[in-house]
This record gives sequence, C-alpha cells and structure tokens, in this order.
Amino acid sequence: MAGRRQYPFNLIEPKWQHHWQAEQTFRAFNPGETIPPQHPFAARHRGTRPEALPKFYILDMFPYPSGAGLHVGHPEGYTATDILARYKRACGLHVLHPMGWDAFGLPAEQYAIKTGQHPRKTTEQNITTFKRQIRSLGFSYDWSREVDTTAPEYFKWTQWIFLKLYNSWFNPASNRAEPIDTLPYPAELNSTESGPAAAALESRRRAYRDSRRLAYVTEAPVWWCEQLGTVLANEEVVEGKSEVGDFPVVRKPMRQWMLRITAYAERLLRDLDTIDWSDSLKEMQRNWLGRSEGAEVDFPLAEADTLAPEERRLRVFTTRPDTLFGATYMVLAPEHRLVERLTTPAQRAAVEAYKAQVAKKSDLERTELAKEKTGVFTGAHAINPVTGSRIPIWIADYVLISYGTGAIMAVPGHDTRDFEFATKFNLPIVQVVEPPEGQEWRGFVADGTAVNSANAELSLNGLPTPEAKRRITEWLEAKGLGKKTINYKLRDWLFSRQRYWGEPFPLIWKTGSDGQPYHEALPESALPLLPPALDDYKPTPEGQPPLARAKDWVNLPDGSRRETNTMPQWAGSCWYYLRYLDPQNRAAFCSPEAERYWMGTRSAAAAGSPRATPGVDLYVGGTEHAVLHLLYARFWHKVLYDLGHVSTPEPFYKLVNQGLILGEDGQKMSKSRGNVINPDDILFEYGADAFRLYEMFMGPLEMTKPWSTKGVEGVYRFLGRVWRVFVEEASETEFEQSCTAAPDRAAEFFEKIKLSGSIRAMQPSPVQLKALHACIKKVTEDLDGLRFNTAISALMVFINEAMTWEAKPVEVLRPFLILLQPFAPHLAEELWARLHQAFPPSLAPLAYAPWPACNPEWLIETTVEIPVQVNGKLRDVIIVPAGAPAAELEAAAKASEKVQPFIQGKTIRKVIVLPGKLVNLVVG
RNA sequence: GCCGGUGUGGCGAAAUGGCAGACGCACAGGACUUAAAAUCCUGGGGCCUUAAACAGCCGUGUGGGUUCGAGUCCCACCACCGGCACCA
Repeated sequence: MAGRRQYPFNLIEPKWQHHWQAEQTFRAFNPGETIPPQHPFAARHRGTRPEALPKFYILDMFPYPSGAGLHVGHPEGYTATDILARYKRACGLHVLHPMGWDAFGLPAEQYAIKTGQHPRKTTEQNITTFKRQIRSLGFSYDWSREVDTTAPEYFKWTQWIFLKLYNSWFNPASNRAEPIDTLPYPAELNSTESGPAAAALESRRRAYRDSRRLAYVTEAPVWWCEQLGTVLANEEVVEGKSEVGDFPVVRKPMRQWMLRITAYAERLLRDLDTIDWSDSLKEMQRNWLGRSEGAEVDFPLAEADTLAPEERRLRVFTTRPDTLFGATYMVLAPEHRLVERLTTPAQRAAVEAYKAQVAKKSDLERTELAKEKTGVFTGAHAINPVTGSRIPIWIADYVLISYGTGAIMAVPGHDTRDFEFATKFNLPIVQVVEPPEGQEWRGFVADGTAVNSANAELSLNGLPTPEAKRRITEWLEAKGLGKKTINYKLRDWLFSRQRYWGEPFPLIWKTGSDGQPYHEALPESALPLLPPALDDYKPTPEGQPPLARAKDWVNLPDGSRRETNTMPQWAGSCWYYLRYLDPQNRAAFCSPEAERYWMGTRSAAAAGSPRATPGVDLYVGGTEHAVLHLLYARFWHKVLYDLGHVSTPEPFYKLVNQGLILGEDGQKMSKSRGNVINPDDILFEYGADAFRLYEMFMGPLEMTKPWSTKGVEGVYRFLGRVWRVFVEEASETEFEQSCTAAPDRAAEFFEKIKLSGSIRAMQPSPVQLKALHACIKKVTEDLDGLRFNTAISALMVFINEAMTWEAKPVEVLRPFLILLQPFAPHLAEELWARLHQAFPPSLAPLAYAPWPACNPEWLIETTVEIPVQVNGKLRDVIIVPAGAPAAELEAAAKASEKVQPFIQGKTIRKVIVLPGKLVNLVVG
C-alpha cells in the first residue's frame, strides 16, 4: 500500500467537485440562451452569443448502469474524452460533453422476476451508484443534459421515432425514406369500388402499405427459453444456451416486428468512406453488411407440369456466373417453398425425414458441427440454361434459406462446398476454369481462365474470370434468363422483445371487416405510452409477453388491443446523442436550431473555424458495439435525415475505440478469476487525479493493456512532486496534521499550508522558458493526436526539471497548470487558486483559461549534438554550433578522434550530411 | 478457413527512414533517519574485455530485400489477440 499520502487529494478533490457543481462550470449553452455574466464561461466569451462560437461535440458511449457498479474500463474512455473536452474549452471552443444512462435491459427485469421489485427501483439505485462514481472522477460533464432512456420524457421520443419509421417507406427510385402517404398503389389497387368490394379493396390496400413500411410485422423464429420463461436476443444466446443461467433455448416462430434496415445496406456501406473510423471497425461493418456482386440466374424446371407456367423455373444467386457451364446439380435450402411441390413420390419419404432432422438441429449444429455435408435428392431436375443438360435438384442444409434466393447452382469443380458435396454423393464434377500454370483445377476457386464454356451462341473460353463474368451476365440479361444482382448478408432487424422492461410499441390491433387483425399507430398525442403496472414480470403461461398480463391496459374500450411486445435495448441508444442537444424539450426530440448548431455545418462555417466539423466531433467507446449499436444508430440517423429531422447523413464523423484493460495477470478481468479492480478502491487510496492519469499513462488509448496498481503509484508520486514544487517544505507539519486530524480540523490545517517561497514574480530564465515551451509543444501535439501517454510523460519531464530550480517564476508555473488541468483537474485547480491568491491580478477561471501557445524562439539551441556514423554505424556524437553548414559538419566529423580509426587508410566514397541532423561517412 | 490488429529490456511502453529503449514500474547502491516509511541523488539491454572504465561485438518475433542508413518501407513466414465463419 501507498503508506503516507503524497498530497491531500482527499480534501482537494471533493472541494473542487462541489465547486464545479455549484458554479455549473461545464454547462454548455444552446442557441438563443443568454450566458449569465457571473458564469465562468463569460470570463472568456463575454457578450458572445453561444451560437456564434465554434462548437465541439465530444461523446462517450453511455453506460448500462449495472448492479456491479463502474468498471475500470468505463473511466478509460471517459477520461480520454474529458481531457479533450477540457483541452478544447481552453482552446476557445464551445464544448458539448454530456452523459446519460442506457437503462432498459434484461438484468433489471430478471431481478424483478426473482424478487418482485419493480425494475424502475433497481434501475434508479444503479443510476445513483454510477452517477456517484462518475462524479467522483471529476469529469466535466454538463449534468444539466443528463438523459435516462427509461424516463417517460425520454422514451416518448423513442416511440415517436418508431412512429416515423412505421409511417415511412423506402423509395428505391430516390434511394431514401419517404412518408407512407407518398407510396403509390399498383394499378390493380387503384380502382374505385363501392359496397362490399370497397371494404375488400381497402384491406388489400392496407396490406400493401403494411408490407412496405420501414417497420413491419412478420412471423419469425426467435429464441425461446423455457426455464427463464422469456425470449432472448441472439446476443444473449451462447452456444445454444442462455447466457444467463445456461439453460437450453429453442427456436420458436412468433409474430415479430422488423425494421427494414436492409433497404439502407448500400448507403450504410457507401457512407463508411465519408467517416473517420479505424480501418478495423469499418471492416467489421463491411463484413457485417456483406455485399456481394453477382447474378441471379433462372433455371427452367424439367418436370413442372403441376406448376403455373411462370413458376416453372428455379432462381439462384451466384457470384460466379462465369462458371455456369460447370453447374452439374442444384441445391435448395430444406425450407425452400418449392421443395414440397418438386419432390417426386418416390423421394417424398426421404425428403420429409431429412427436413424433420434439419428442423431439430440448432443453428450451431447446422454450422460448426456440420463438417460432413448432408442432403437428399428431391427426384426433380432442372435444365442448365447454357448447356441444356438435365441436372438433379437436391436439398441440403448447407444452403441457407435466409441468403440470396435460398437456392444455388452447384459448381463442384470450383466451389469448395459443392466439391465436398459432389464427392460424397457421386455427382459429376467438370472443369470450367483453368488455374494459372500447374495448379490442380479440382476445387480451384480463385480467378483463372474460362474453359469448356461454350454453346452454339456463346463462348467464354479463353476469357479471364472478370471478363467472363461480364460477358455471360450480358448474355443472360439479353436472353431474359438472369440479371446482374447485388446481395447483402445484412438481414432486417428483429425489433420486438417479449419483455416488460422496455419501450412499449405505440400501436394497437383492430379486427378488419374481413375478420383479419390489422395494426394502427397511436397518434403522437398519446405519447409517451407508459407500460402498465404489474406484480409479476414473467410471460403468461400461454407464452404471451408479460405486458399481456395487464388485461385492462391491453384491452381498450372500443375492442382494439394494444401491442404487447416491447422494443429491444438498442432502441434508446439509437438516438440518445440527439436528445443531449436539447434534453428538456417537450415539443420535439430536439429543436431544429439546437440540432443545426451542434450537429450541422452552418455554425462552423459562420464562425470560420477550420476545426469545427459536422455531427459528433469525436465519439469514444469500446469495440463491443462495432456492429450492433453503431450500425443501428447510423440507420436511424439516416432515416431521420431522409425525413428532414437532422442535417447530416451520418451521426459520428470521428470514432475511436478504447482498448480493453486486462487484469494484473494479463487475463480478461472477471469475477471468477478474482482479478477485477474496483475503481472505488483506487480512488480511496490514490485519488481521482492519479486514477485518471494512470489510465491515460498505461499506453495508447486504442491498445489492450494490463492493469498495474504499482503503475498507479508511479503517477501518484508524480502528482506528489507537482504538489511539492508548489508548496512550502515547512508546510509538512500542517499537511501531516491535515491527513491525520479529525475531518473537521483537517481543513483548518489544510488552509495553513503555504505556497512555496521559491515561487516568485520574476523574469524566467531561457532554460526555464525552454522547458516550459518544449512541454507546451509536446502536450499540444500529443493531445491533437490523442497520444495521452506521451503527453503525460512530457509533463513529468517538465516537473523533474522544475524541481531542481531554486527560484520558480509564476509566469512559467501558471501555463504549466493550464497544461496539467485536463489530466489532473482537481490538483491543477487547487494550485491555480493558491497561486492566484499569492500573485494577483485575477485571471480567467482555470477551466476557461486560454491554452498557452508554444513560442518556438525559446526552443532554439545554440549548439546541437550531431551523430556521426561510418557506414551507417554510430561512432561518435559531435557538438557543433546550431546552423553549422554542411562543410563544417563534414570536417568536424572527419576530425573526430573516435571516427578516425574507422576511416584511416580507407577511401571515403560518399558523405551524407543532413545539417542539424547527422553525418554518415561511407567508406570502402 | 477469411478479415483486422499486435510482436521492442524483468514489466507498461517511447522513437517525421537518421544517437533504439524517452517517461514510468520493479530492482540495486547512496543521502537523510536511532531505525523504518516517505523523500532526494545515482545506476542499469546482452555479450566480451577490465580492478573499474574506455573501446569492441551483438540486439526491436523469424528469414530475405530496398537504402549511405531499417524498430520504421517491401516480400515470405511464425506466434498471440479480436471479429466473422457452409453468405453460394
């Protein structure tokens, strides 16, 4: 343990946290607001309208307030953003730096099921703990903008945005969302009818509309966990078991709400090129979107007498249309709708047995365990459209119903999976691609040259793969047999959960004149739609969602019924960054003025600031949200953009992932390993400034790195040295007493601690100015590049030197405190205040003190050390006047005693001289 | 299997193609102290010489290459971490 305290952080930190809170130091001001003249912001920007200032929006991924409290991983990102927020304020930018709670979620609900305690209660307790912990770290959040996704004033707008999705369709012609009223009906739905026919038409029109909405209903399989009595999201199912409790889960079809994110696949992919995210993160999103270019090809069915003429074909998607001549069989997913009708009587039993077997398999068994291919022949055949051959149609579970058309043409010669399958079932394998010299053609899947690919009308032979693809696609299109197609792996977003602790859908169900149920949106005036009070949070015995228990809530007087599903946890986090802009607004999710100022580009242009960018200027968070949250939020933002509610097509223009913090043993922190570090313990022992500083000093922000409590002591000692540079050695006794005395007396001794007598209002020496300006330069550059660890080392270098000065000029120490402030704000404020007391006149409050500029004049050296190399090996370091010309350097290098033995008797073939840098003598 | 990232002292790490190891931890020696803690000062990659030092040689995962000069750029490989995984 640390033994005696290095400095009285236990008195300093609460003092300044209270001060910032009372003064609202870090409030940001919306357009049209008046900045109170006594607010510290006014000291820097007196008389300026907030909207005239260049903005900087810096955002953290808000936490889920779990019962376990804050984890050391949270403050890593939060400290990084806080440092930048404080730095940007010092640079004169108007900073928006908010925090909130993503508080809907399963743990609170599970706890409610077990104890009967309302999730609201658990959530409030957890938020209180999280807020206390986050506040104790001294972050400069504007707490007046705090949001909580479970507050009705918040989720009112989550429901409102859902209604926007519900009331929109995606117009492929304009490639954007438009209000559902603009959806044209097809000709057959446009006729005017009367009487009973009108009612029938109306319900067909409704069905048509409903099938085009961005939010739509469909029957989809979900994970059902009998033991937990609830449905789980994919992320909550690990290897066929529930993540909570490790109970088995089964697939069960249920009526589900979906969001049409697939309509945005192309824009989600394309716009990645416009944003500044790490390559790995963008790549993860690209993989998730999974774009592939290829062709859809129709294969005529050989025996199809029972089918309508337009159905006598089988459509497949392929990325390798150039291999069409090599398609020797076809495979349907077992769930494909044509399986039933294609199967011959002789094969029916086998097909039914196979389908039953597949239905029992979990997804896991269908993928990982399925090393061995399985499948059965349907008895049916298709015709290869280019060769005219009759080829068999099989079903096999290696073909997925959810991708492409759920059917493939199999080219066993040049596809690994088809090759395995054909080998096992003795299907013909033919070569249609020639690999580059000497390689085996069987199973060759890369690009090569087309062979054996010709019929009476078309020959691909001799064409390289890309060219062959183009040629055959054109031919298929001309013949009406196929067309160029782009496919995405991305699936529509399953948006409903059978839960209690989530946003209820603002929808009701009615029964149509045809007896069919249909859904209708609630009016905006009905928002927020609150969930009902319940005393049991389990689903109903019939497997209905918990909300169905509240009969009075579900059944409305007019006979209609409420939707009983709730939204997933992701809903609230899809737009929270917009609510921060105007969190108290009761009339809108955010005023257009606030949105334009904080997210748009106009204010930046008006202020002429080259630094201001559109959208969130910097978003910091963990990689665990690489695809889900970050994809969903981009999708919602684009819909809001299309509908005119936000000004930019992307929400987060720059994003940085903080790296994982491992335990001291280099393993992932986990309760079971017993290597979890509790931030509260570190704060108690070393204080918030040391904790913040250590998390930034560990290594580069984005890197995974192990925790070291010894390392905390190191930066803690540094802060102690800073303290001792500023305070009188003779204050030792007071300090000692302030540590040991009862709390009420401690402050008394604390106040008696005197500023060091070595601090003077004096002219700084060139050496002192050089130390300061080198520090300014390094810290500034490193903050701009998010290199916090090396910035801190520069601060250490400065203090190590300043400690040795007998007399310390105030003019040098004050700028140092401005540099220190973002990293260790409490200590910096305390020393700034003490300095201010001893050396008036008054200056701006530290939080808004202008960032010091580096004056390069003070960094100029009179002499420089120049390394001298012979054949690239270091032989000497010579000291020469700065700015010495090349000839002088060369002569000095050759004259060096240490260099002499290496060049004597040898010819100097070449001399490389970089003035001010280096001399390299090349000898032969 | 595919994609992305990372390999540097005992440890965390630092180095616009130009003095490898800044800064910090741990360690060792010294000062202060009755003593300890705290603090301050000094030392330090390896090998080989040496009383000690100087000098010398080797050294950034491995093997090649480009260059006057490579931790840094190029090619091939190895290990670890993360993501995706029958996506036709």
